[in-house]
Amino acid sequence: MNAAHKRKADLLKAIGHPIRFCIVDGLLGGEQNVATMVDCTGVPQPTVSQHLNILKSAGIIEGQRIGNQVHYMVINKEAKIIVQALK
Amino acid sequence: MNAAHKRKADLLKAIGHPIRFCIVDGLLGGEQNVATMVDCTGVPQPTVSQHLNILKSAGIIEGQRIGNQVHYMVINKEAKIIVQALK
DNA sequence: AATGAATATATTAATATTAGCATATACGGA
DNA sequence: TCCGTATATGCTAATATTAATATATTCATT
Repeated sequence: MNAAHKRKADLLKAIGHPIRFCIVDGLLGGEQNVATMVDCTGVPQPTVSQHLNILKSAGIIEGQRIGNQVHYMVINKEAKIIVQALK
Repeated sequence: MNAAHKRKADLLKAIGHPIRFCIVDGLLGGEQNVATMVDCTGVPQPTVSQHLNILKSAGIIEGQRIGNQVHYMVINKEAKIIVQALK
């Protein structure tokens, strides 16, 4: 089983969930903090946090703490391309 | 939960598996029949068939029987774009 | 130091995905 | 019609994902 295929499939899999797609899409649209994502996704905050973790582990996003909040951003170029291709 | 997000996420999820990514990638590269996919993926034929079914249900591929064989092709434009974006 | 807001972690039950095997079906040729 | 090749389907056990709840942490303000 091709390792490159696994890598790419894992990337798609990470974004391939409604909540996570919504998060990445929102981040590309300028949203930043978790509270906004909770509103936008309609799921409880800990659930959002879990999905943020999955995206972080996949190397798709990164968070920067600014005071009380954490500002997330998409750091993966391929992820950006994929989400934007689905506009 | 946004229905458009769910639709797009489902598409990504369908391709977001090593075997299925390999299949779609191979189809875009000119491969067609199941036997080739069995070789390329290294998994047993029934397993390939199951994944073909998942891709078919997701509206990504379509198969045409030609005599003894079935020729598959990618019929989803977004799927093409996504896989090609990951070249 | 106490409080409140923002976010993260742990745990767990429910559910979904996956892989493989056995078997079935479809078709072409003898 | 029987056989072999190509592909599909049914079933099941193992594993992974998901969502929710309870709780913990981090930081700013007072």
